[in-house]
Amino acid sequence: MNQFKSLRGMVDVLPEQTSLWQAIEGVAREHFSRAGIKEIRTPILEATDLFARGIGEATDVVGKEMYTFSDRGDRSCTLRPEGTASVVRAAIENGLLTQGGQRLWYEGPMFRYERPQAGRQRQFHQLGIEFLGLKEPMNDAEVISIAWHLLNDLGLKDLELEINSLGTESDRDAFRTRFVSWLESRRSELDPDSQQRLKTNPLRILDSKDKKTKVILESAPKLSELISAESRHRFLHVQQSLEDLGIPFQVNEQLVRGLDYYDHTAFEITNSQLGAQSTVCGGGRYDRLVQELGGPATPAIGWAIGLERLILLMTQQANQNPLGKSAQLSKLKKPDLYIVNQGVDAKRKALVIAQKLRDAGLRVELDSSTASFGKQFKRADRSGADYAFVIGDEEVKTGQAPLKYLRDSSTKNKEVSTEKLLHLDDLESLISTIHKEQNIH
RNA sequence: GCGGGCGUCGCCAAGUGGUUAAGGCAGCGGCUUGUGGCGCCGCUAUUCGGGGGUUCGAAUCCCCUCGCUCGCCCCA
Repeated sequence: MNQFKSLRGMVDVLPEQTSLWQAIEGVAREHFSRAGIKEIRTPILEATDLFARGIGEATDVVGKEMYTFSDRGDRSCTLRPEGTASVVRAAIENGLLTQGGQRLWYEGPMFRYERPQAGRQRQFHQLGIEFLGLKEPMNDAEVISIAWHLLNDLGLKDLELEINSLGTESDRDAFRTRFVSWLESRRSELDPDSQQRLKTNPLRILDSKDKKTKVILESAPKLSELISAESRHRFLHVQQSLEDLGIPFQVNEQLVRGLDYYDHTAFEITNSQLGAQSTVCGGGRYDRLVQELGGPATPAIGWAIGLERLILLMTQQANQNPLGKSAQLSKLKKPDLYIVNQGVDAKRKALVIAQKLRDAGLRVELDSSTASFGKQFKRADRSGADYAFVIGDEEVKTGQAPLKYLRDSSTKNKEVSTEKLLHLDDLESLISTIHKEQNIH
């Protein structure tokens, strides 16, 4: 018996978790709508070249992590490894950029062929925003602020915001030359990975985790010292705005990020509880990407939140603090009413009543088993419903049925707790009774 | 791609060569033939991720394989 299993790194989100996903999405939508950010939905599959050009051939994402295959027309297609390139492509293709600044958000699955580990899957979900055609430092602060406040509103604790400025492309060219020649002379002291990067992507040596390399870097030339006055001024402006907003941050000169398209502001929001994959949100400014992808020169900035990591964190923090916001958002919605029913006529009636009550907006669970009343009450209790409505053949005969409150802790086992006899056909009074009692309890 | 740990019921688990593979949770049935939360009783793995080997005998030892997991790399 060979059971089917999901592919490696592809994870099912089960009903127990989906309510939390929905809650997060709801909070995020609200934040976006308040900030005038509109949703965009783009295809999951794109031409491979879009990512190769957009993200950069030398990056790990493009070099070894893409899900790429040929379709029946022999076109090279790739499941998107991130959202930005697709959004930019869609904006160019549909002429959005001729209509002034665009504030966009997206959410959906992304794919990277990597070895799964805590906080990392092959199919994962990102929620992100992209501001296109907005070049001011205040936009950088605004974009970061939206992420910060969203995460805080979700109840997350112990978040750290790190920012850095990568300057412009020419800033980095100037730096790279100095940096590489300085490191060349100490080549043998570097870890093998960094030695390799001297050729392929020297800037990434900056955030090497290797201890010895880190020590060497302390005395190496700093990017911050070599960027132009204009870039430096811009970065200070962003910092000033963050201070105005009361958002605590740390400047991390080591922060480089692995996607090629960033200029100026780069940032990450992290939490140490996540272990090795500590970044919940990452982003930055990308002023060259739109043009690189064939559009008009358009400055832009955005970020993405990894939803699985966010959920990991929220779940952890909800366990630590059951009264916190994260815990509240994680709670499953309970039914308002559970209909206990037995007998042929009663079941016919119960089905119809359940539907009518649902139409009226109540959350109703209907027992469809032939189990004993005792069994059904047990299920009613477990369902978390506050009320049980009891319909048997007797009730059908007399036209009256008891509505029973299940959450009265003062009544003991076997003792019949508060019941109210209600007319079966008078659903109005059933609904209003439930609403009324909900206010009392 | 590289390194460590682990794979026994839906979930958590005991078992480290010897007749029928503990237990707990959940599920189902009953005690209570129309009233739950507590309690009690019963049922639920011919089988220990899969394949091969060693052995009179393997969940337990060996080999291969698959998967999970943690870390490195990288990133959300």
